[in-house]
Amino acid sequence: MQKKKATIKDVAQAANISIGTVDRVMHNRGGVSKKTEEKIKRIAAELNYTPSTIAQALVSQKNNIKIAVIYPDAEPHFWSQVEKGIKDFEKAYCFFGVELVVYKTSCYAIDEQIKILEEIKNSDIKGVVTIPYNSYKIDPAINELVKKGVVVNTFVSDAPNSRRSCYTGLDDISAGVLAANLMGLFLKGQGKIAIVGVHRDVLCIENRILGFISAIHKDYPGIELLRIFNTRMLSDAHENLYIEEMVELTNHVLDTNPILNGIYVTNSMTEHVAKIVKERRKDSDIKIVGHELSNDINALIAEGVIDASIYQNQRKVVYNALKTTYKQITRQLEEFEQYNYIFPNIVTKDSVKFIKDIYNHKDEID
Amino acid sequence: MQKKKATIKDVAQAANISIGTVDRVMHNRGGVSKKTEEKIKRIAAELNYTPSTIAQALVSQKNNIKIAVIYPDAEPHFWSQVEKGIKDFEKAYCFFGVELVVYKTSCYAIDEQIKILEEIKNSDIKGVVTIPYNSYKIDPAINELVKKGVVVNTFVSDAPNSRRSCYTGLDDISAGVLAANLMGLFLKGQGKIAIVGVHRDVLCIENRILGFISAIHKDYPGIELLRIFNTRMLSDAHENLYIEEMVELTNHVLDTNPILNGIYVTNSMTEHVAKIVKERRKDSDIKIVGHELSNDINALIAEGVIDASIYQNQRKVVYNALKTTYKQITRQLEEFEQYNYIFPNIVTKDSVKFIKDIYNHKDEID
DNA sequence: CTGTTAGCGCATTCAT
DNA sequence: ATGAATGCGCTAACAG
Repeated sequence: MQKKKATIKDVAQAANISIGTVDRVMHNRGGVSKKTEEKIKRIAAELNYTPSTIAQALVSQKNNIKIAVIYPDAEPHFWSQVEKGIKDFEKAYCFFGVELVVYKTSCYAIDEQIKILEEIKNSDIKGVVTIPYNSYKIDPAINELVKKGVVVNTFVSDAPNSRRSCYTGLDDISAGVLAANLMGLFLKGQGKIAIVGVHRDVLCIENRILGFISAIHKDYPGIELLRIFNTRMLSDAHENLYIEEMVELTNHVLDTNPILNGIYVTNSMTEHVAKIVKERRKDSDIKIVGHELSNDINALIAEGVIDASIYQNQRKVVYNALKTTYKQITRQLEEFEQYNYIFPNIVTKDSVKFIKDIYNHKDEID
Repeated sequence: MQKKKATIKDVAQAANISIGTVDRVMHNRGGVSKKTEEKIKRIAAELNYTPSTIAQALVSQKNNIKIAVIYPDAEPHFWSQVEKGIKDFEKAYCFFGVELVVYKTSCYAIDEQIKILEEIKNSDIKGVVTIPYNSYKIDPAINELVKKGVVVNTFVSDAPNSRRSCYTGLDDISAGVLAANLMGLFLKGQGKIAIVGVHRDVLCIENRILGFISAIHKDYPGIELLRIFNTRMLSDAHENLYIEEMVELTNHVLDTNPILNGIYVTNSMTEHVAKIVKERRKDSDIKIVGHELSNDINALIAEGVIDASIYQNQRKVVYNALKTTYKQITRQLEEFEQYNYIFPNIVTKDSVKFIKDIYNHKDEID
């Protein structure tokens, strides 16, 4: 039974003055005599008084702090889940006067991203959350913002050499290692495999490949990595072109490798790779390990075409990134981690059913 | 750039009725004509109205609703994480006037549990969250409470034939299947295995065994299940006795089965089984699949002694169970799921490092 | 069935 | 320098 929390009224009563003056003292607004100030401070301390955050929030929901989110108009099922997370955050924090400014760029267009960051410099935006389209090219733009006092955080992929505060997302090198070990298990340590994926300009993709290769080489001598296949860098590709590239690439992989036992797909395009494998190699058993979930990926996992997917709940990732950003801006964090790694979920045939509609899978967000 | 959030007043104005009625509709309090109800719901949806949580919190500080949590003083690392979740919930919902009444019983003492449920009948407690120590013996006590208007929910294990509202936790049959498939992978489909675990009085254990056996029999003809070893039912065992039983049992298993390739441990006692295997069978490679995490389990996974653990974030489980209960009591839910299954995380050597200190692993709770 | 109103704890404006 | 009054959005109690 904890005693009820003291309110501003309690303090005022005990000090025998009005709540207005208490408020002035609590927020150092001045215009209070030295004597009463000390008295109030003493009594407030005695009563263990701290202003109610919810009441404060209720009053001050008009002053708004703006946070920008920048992400590409690319892999639709992936980014639509991010959108959900943005909505979640907006819903939870709109009462605290947070306003989000969302920028969607054409695919991974670096120039656009840099331009937006520069625009933000001349605005009243207090924080930025983004996925760097390139791990170093946007560093200067980030650093300038940071110098100006804007909190910049990365999510999904990082720009580790910039002066950003915090990265939220997978530890992609480890995710690659995990993928390799899954592949090793599925293949019982024997076979020929390929890596198929998008361009490696975004750091997370590069890191997954690094992790995967190193683990395969180190622990699976019986597995031969045939080649790494990447699509071209498509700065202003629209969705369809992007998918077409992937389809073409997969066909090429199958054409040129009659014997192939496993494919590691480095991002959410897994579904397009898997669909083609399913069609063209009906009878053979090519193990597929990929990333992320979507309604199609889930179905393919359930069917057994995709053997495992490493899933990071994007909804949670943005939400956490935004939350961290907000807290940094409002200085609610005394110290914060540079890396906020999210747990890499392994989703298999057995567990996929617990994520029925990926687009409405709120998971653990409150 | 979203326009300012709609308030209850906006909705009332647009619908041309009073805010009182809007409130009634929003919370399904009844006493509103079908026609106006529909109208208000439509307009609320149009305006994208959701009640301000902070305003709600501000109001409901005075009336406190009591929710009881009942759980056993058993597996300490498991239940201490549950405690964290209880604390989380208390912290998040104390502004809403929620008060938790925590009952800890000696181990899985059914009589005690029933007595507590009966006590609650004569109190002002509005909701109960508990793990049924037996899947049917406490049904009458639950049903009586429900009849009296108390919301009763289960977590971690269920009492499916009672009139409880909602179960939050793993789908344990599926978790058993998942464990079987992991075991199958690790053993490459070949070998002799045993199931080792606590008594099967709590339904979740029984279900895991069911799922495991059925999957092994169905999909792994090369794997032979030697036997299922269970500890005795220890109603009022204190921790040490409980562990001793498990240690003894594991030694017995190893003594009587010189050839053994895998062990499935049905609950969080995995660490005690694994420690003995590590000592006694230094050189042999017995694959171990278990449940839950703890600092010791994590270390054993990292070492490679335990190959995989199926983890349900207990902190999240209680939190969600309590949240559901609260919402039901306050009628914030029009309809709710009977089963609130949590995602079964597969934790392996590769991913265990992302849960550094299990006792402080808040994961995604806000 | 529906409308009206007090007040939750606080910040702010207006008086004094 | 200080007190009083208003209202943020909502719920609950009361009034019709």
